[in-house]
Amino acid sequence: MNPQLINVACSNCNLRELCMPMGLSDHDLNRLDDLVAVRRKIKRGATLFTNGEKFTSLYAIRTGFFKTCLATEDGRDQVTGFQMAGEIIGLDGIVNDQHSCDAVALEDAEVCVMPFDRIEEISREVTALQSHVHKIMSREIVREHGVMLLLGSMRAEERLAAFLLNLVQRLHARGFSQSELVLRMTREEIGSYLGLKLETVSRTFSKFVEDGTVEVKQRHVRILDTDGLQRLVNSNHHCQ
Amino acid sequence: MNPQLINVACSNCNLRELCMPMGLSDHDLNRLDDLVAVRRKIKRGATLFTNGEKFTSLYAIRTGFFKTCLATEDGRDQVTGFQMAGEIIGLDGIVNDQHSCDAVALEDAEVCVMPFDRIEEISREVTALQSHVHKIMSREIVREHGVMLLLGSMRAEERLAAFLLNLVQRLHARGFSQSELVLRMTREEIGSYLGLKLETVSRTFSKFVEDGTVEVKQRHVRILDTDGLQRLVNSNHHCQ
DNA sequence: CCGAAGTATTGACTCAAGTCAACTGACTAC
DNA sequence: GTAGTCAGTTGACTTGAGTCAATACTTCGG
Repeated sequence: MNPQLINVACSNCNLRELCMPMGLSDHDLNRLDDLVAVRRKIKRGATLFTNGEKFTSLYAIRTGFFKTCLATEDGRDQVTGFQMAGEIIGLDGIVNDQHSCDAVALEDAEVCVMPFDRIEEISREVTALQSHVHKIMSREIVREHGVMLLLGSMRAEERLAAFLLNLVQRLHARGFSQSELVLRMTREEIGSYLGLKLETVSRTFSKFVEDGTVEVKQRHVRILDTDGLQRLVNSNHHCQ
Repeated sequence: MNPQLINVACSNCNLRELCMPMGLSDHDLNRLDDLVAVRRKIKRGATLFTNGEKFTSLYAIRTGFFKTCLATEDGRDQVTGFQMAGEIIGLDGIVNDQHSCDAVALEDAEVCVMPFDRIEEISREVTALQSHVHKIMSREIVREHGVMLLLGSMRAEERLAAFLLNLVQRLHARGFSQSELVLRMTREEIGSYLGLKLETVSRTFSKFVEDGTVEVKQRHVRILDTDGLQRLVNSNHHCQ
């Protein structure tokens, strides 16, 4: 067997616990190996897909880091999410058969291309895949609820604290440190995601450093007081 | 045939153009009639489901009006959406087999209860249903992207304008007026959804009335200048 | 090594929205 | 009817985040 193909198979992928085929039997897992048509490499700064582009596939991130963002004609620009290895990207395109946001690689990346008609076909036969696809979409809906809560009711410090905790938690699930992380995005991109200006993000980082909650050296962040951040998120300063 | 049953069937439902069976052939439509287990009536102020409750079913709204909201222990409360006839509610529950928000009826309502295992079962056989379920979930994801844009980058007037336009547009698709609507929710609930305080919502309504853009009499709203509202949404006052 | 472009920090000032409070108008129950 | 509650409006004042601007640090190419 071609070693390239061994590598492409979901059944051999080291992300299989996080990614698409979670919890499948060996038999179903083999069936799933037809899912990934090809791999695709995306250079830092390049787009995986853009708003308006025809939707054909979902993408499983193998390596790298993406942002998805919504740009309107009048110059508004909202980052709607940051995605890392093992996460699925492109769900926005299903409803209208065209993507409704841009997916930009924030570092060199590689994705598994999963043609959506093939996903639908296989998930008619493999109920575990069907269920998994539904869960992935539902998870994205719930995640966005959380972002709405953040944007609708949190103060700048609370937003940034929630953001950092969410990032380390996801990185930790991938085997990285619970307390140290390297930000792949600019202050402006963080701000866009959190509904803040880049200056406010910068100031809030400085505030955290002053308080001894985190250490920040450019994009390297070390969390010194996880509980402190957590308390900030849960505290609800306005105590309504 | 029992007249009650005729009524319950999707194939006879007057919302079938908007709801679950949208775009299905007659043959598939009959298959779909097994989808709805029962109907359920919910009194104004009562919940259809609550955060933490076991997830079993999706609900198609037949009549009435709902809000979904996220409440945290620390007293934050975020309305994540308003739903009307023909819309599907409960998607948040799929990922963890339990609901992650509350669905509250804002007026007496009736829903079709669709057990999710039955949805999955039928959508394995009826590809049009499978596709439709995927589209419904994707649509919700895209809707939430829009809310994130609103919460992350719009000013109070822009938010309220976008909100009103979205409401009339959805009501119009259901045969109601393009310019007149009755709000089913309080100023506070609007504010929660839009990330504003109720006083700001009230003031912004007053501003619109002053400008001659809308007429407001309590919860009755008549839009006098749709284009004006649209321009407000698209203008992006800060012109970055 | 240097200059340029992009990114980040910090300060001074502004302003949109929040807060607090008073008051009014609707609706409900008795 | 009318007392009581809830919802909505409006005013005066405060404040957190935005804006504008100066400066510093990083990275990259020539």
